[in-house]
Amino acid sequence: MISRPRIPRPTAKRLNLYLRECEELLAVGHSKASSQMLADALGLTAAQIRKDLTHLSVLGQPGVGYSLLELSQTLRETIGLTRSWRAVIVGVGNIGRAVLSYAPFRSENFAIVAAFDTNTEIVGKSWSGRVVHPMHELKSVVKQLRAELGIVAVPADAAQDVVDQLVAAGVRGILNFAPRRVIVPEGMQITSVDFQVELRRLVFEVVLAGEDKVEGVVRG
Amino acid sequence: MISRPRIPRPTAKRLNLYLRECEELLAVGHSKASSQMLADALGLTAAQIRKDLTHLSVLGQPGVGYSLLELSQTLRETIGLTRSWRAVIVGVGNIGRAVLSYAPFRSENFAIVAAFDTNTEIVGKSWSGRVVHPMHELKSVVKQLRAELGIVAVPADAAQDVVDQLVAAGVRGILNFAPRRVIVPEGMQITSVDFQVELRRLVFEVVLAGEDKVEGVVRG
DNA sequence: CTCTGTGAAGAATTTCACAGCG
DNA sequence: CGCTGTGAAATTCTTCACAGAG
Repeated sequence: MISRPRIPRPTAKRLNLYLRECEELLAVGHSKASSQMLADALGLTAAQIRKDLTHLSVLGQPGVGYSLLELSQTLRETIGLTRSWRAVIVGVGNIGRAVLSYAPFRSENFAIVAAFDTNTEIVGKSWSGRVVHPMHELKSVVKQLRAELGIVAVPADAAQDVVDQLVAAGVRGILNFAPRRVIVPEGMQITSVDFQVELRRLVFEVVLAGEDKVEGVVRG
Repeated sequence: MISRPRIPRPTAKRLNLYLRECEELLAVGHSKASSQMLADALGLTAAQIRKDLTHLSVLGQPGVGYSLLELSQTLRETIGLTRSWRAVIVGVGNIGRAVLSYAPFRSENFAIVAAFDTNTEIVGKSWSGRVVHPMHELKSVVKQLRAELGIVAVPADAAQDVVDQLVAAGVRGILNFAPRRVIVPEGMQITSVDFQVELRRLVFEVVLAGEDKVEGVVRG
């Protein structure tokens, strides 16, 4: 087995953006794209795109650019999207429902195979075709359906407890929507999407952009 | 007149995590925290925390640590959270509704002052206390309510058009939930939250972790 | 003691710039 | 030509390691 040279973290994060862009360009009928074209679309530099792509096994055609079909295919393989992934979701509140009915997931190799909640008014009902299980069934259902990913869409207070249960149930990665930092054991992957943090980041960007225009302002 | 030295981008992103952690620690009764304590909680190094905090005007107490009250206050000022921000949201579908009823926003200085949608079945009704306006009122309402932020929660196809309209209406920053790259003019701030990209990133992390059994810990 | 603040060192990442290919 | 692939340079970011404060 040939071990791929380590992909730098920043590159790994960008690969997904490249894939999204490739798929978009393919959808509108393009078949090739130069590094400059991708760079313009994504707000990066052409050199960076080329450097990033050297970590993959795609080669561009000098004078022409990259084959979008080949590039997107390689990206999907690299990222791990050529196999299917099963996820369970915990929390069927507002965010949980939005995720359950999120259209882009349906066309992917992602299947949300079960939903869980503590609310007895929700348990037993079905949302977007999935029956909501009570929490005590989490472990057995995860095992039985061989789910590998967990999606956490519960209030902040419950997040760590739910994460612990998912870890105990044997998932390999967690997508966390709860606005709280959670701790996972070594080897467990977690990606957090915190609306509040993102909104605050945006505000900070706006503030910083405002300072740049007004030179020499005192702060703090 | 002292101008604050530029805050490195990675530091700027982390400040929000520091703030979240400070508020959490305050909520559970702590009043001080050492850089090591924060580092452990956030999966970073103590040196990095201290270095980051030198960009602020807080001083830690040698032998003790940082005052959480002072630190959180300074962070809030730096980020721009000591003033209030008005936002409008476009798109009252699943994600839009989740955002409209997102509890953590309510306790903040964020006010979503108006909602917009193209769906005539939704327009005129109210969601979480906000009447849904038709799109053609966007500009006038943004102006009238002096909204500075726009939240985009529409399908991918409509994203760029909506962003253009928000820019034309005069917002200063945009939080984009649509799973598509959008282009904004120089000076306009945009932060994107793409569930699909995040899920794919998680999958990639799981795949990479499977290849080399090193990695993991805390994020988010 | 413990813990901060910080220059200096080290590592990682980005950009440059150009040879070489179609 | 136009565009890739890539060493080398430049830059940015992180970690080290230790003086100094309480």
